[in-house]
Amino acid sequence: MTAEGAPKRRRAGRPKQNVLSPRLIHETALRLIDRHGVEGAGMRAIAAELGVRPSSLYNHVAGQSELIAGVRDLVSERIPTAPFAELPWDEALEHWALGYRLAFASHPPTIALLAVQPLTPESATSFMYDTVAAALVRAGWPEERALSVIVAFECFILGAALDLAADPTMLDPGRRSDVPAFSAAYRARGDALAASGGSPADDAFAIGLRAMLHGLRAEYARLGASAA
Amino acid sequence: MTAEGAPKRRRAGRPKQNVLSPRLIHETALRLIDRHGVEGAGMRAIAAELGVRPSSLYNHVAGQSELIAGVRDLVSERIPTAPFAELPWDEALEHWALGYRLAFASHPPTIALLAVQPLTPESATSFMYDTVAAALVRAGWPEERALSVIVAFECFILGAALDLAADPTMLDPGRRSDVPAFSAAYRARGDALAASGGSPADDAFAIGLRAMLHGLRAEYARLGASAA
DNA sequence: GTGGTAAACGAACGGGGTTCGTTTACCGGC
DNA sequence: GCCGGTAAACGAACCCCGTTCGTTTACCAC
Repeated sequence: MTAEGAPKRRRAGRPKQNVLSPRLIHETALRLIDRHGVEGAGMRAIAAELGVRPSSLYNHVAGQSELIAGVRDLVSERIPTAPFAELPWDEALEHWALGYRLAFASHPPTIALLAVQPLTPESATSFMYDTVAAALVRAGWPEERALSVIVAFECFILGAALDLAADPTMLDPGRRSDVPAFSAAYRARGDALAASGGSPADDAFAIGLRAMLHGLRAEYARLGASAA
Repeated sequence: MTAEGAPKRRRAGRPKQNVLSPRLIHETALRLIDRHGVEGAGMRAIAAELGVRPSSLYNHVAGQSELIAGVRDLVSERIPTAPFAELPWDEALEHWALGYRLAFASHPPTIALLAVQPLTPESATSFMYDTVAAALVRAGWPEERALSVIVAFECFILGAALDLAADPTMLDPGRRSDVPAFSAAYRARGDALAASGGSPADDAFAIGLRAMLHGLRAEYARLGASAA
């Protein structure tokens, strides 16, 4: 399956051609996460996938938490920020939210990693923030509020990404009769989505995103009014 | 420090007075999480805190994931839903958001647990959903949209709770000069918050909550208009 | 009394991340 | 052209974790 034609074990000592690199390790980790979930992507599993001993990884990566940070960067890099250069702030924010969520939706298990582990300041995330902050200030948002707007918006996106990674049947009340309103709402939603072909997570995300943007636009308008 | 006056080891065999109970184990776990974080609240640590062998825990708890579910329930129970019986839907939603976030803010590390682990259908969460869904439908929201509104709203709250648990200095760009807009916004926010005495997480939460509620009210108004 | 159930102990098992010493290849300077 | 330092692989451990299993002892119902 993997690109190893030779299952023969490598001798000790430095090989003529380097086998590993940080990039390769991060990509392998991401592939294993996609294939087998977070539990199937430990140090030992990554080493096995690369045909290498676990200890060899430590020549290229400081430890597991740094490795996770690298994987997260790999995913974050695919969040497009181009819209901020071309579109009005609110439309750009909408595109950003869609891209942000999609990037993690493609690798659901990574979301849990992102949620738990703190950001490394060196990561690509800082540049993303810079782009978004610049666009907001340029559009007229007060400099001291830009970050809070970004963080608030990101809270929703991150929560939505977590929701996306969760089991869709997680909430299923089944046949219990002690939560009637909940059961009825669950069934009604199921019927409506079956007719329209949408997924529960997408539906919630659409509603929340629209509400959030509407609310921010109102806040923006209020700013303009008080400044005038 | 703990309530054990006798550090003497217990003999094998059933003790005259039962030492453990599921409830006691859950509460001890929560206390250790608060004190030492998630890493300091493993099975062995809980057992040590209770003056007991790790294997004894398994007479009362099926395993670690069930234990985590119990701890989460312990926290969730403290989210008040009373406002839904007395207030208009939007004000109740606001109170709910505040209580929801506060419950986890009191035990920051548990948020990561909640985010990762799926819900058990038996938990108190189902009842919470039932209350909220009933209130929304009673207020006039279409039954098939109530759940999506709840989930969308919860996405934001959960994201905000995660933000609250994160290191406040996580985003600090320090002295780097390659992200000027971000740095400027970071400093401006810091100055503004220093003057008002607020925290970054609270500020973002307030902005996001207001936006979310404003957007949902607009959506609600649109419903009424199209129905009329 | 006697047998069953339940709650504690104690010793292991398997698997995880990580470290450390060893072996070997490359590279730059005398 | 040797020679030493650096770097990348191996291999064997170490420690910590959750968990299981058998044993010991107490209580309770018949």
